[in-house]
Amino acid sequence: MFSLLKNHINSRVLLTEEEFNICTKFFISKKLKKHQFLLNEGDVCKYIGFVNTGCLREYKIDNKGVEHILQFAIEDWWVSDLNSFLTGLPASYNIDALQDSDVLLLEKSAREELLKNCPKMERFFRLLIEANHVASQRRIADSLSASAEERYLKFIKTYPKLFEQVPQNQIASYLGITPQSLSRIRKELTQK
Amino acid sequence: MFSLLKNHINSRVLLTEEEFNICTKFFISKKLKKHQFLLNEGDVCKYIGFVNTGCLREYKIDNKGVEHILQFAIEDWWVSDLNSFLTGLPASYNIDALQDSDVLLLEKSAREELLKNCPKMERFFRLLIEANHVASQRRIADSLSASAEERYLKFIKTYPKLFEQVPQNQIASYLGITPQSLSRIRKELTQK
DNA sequence: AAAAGAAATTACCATATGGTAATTTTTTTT
DNA sequence: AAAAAAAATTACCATATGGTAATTTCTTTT
Repeated sequence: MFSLLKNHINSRVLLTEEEFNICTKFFISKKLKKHQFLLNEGDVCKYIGFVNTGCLREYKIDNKGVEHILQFAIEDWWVSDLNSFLTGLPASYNIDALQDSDVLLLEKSAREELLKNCPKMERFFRLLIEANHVASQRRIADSLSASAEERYLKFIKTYPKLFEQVPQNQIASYLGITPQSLSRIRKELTQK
Repeated sequence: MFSLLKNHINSRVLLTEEEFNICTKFFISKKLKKHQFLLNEGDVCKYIGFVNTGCLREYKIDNKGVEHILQFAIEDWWVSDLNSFLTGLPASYNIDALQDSDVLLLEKSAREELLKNCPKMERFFRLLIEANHVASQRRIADSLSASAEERYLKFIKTYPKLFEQVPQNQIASYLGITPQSLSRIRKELTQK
């Protein structure tokens, strides 16, 4: 149940067996069915979640009813509306499961306790948000400079597992194009 | 010289007079002439900079030679290639001055000393990166869902000072459109 | 103040992507 | 296995934005 998380943390911060065991106490395990929500826009995000199996997505719905995906989270990734989680403000995004999924949830107060009991994890969470920041910068840069086709090819290269695991219409939403456009782009690529 | 920084920090973290004075010791003041570089892509980003006066920008140049602006920093804002600064890896972006500017620079080792001498600042820097993360998420969401015209109007609303201070072609670059397109959009807006 | 350089505007056509709708294929539910 | 639902594809036209180039306005340098 915690073996994936153990490797995940240990590849970033060195914890003793005992320290890691303390950390695990603060997580709650939860199974999500496909389409089940972990967070609704407007609610406060109570957890950050570590994905053990399956796949979730964080997205918003615009005023025309169209979904826009900010992030996928497959196994070995974290998911939350970090702003809402940290500030207690209502969430700007929804989070739901694209497939049946197992997640480990860390509540805000549990996280604070965890950090008290295992201060090394401060560093871990700093590294996490830094990695997130880097990825966001790159995605912004790509949205400014790359065509839909280029963004699609970069996506495949950067996230090969997501590419395999996630339906095309979801990838299109992540890339900021319609499923029809992505289908056309794919066709053009095969013809090259 | 430090009064702006003082208000900036105190609005986020409460420091005593003495604590703040300790912090100031770690900053280096630097004047930049318009067009002067603070960072070149490929170099390691040695500083994070707090802008006292003027305006800088963080940007990359794509393979066609076009500039794409990731961030502006006017007075009371921070600027750096955070990834490069934190990891020591070569920077992905350039930083230069759009106007003559005064900045306070904090070197990596100075920052570490500062944090040792004034641990309250840990919280400050965490809040800083969190705010950054929120802004990035919002910008990504906008790039997915909003038209160029909508992004322009949001920009004006969100950053009225930048709108006054920064040339249009730079704003266009930030929005991911050509200066000509922005000019056309502005014309259409006046006609509405 | 004059000259040079940079920024903004305008126009015309090109191209990428969107909207709508119909069809086919794949997946899920019964 | 059949039926229903969802996803992917295709096509046709519409629209937003880009590319190029010329002109005007504004800013900086001499």
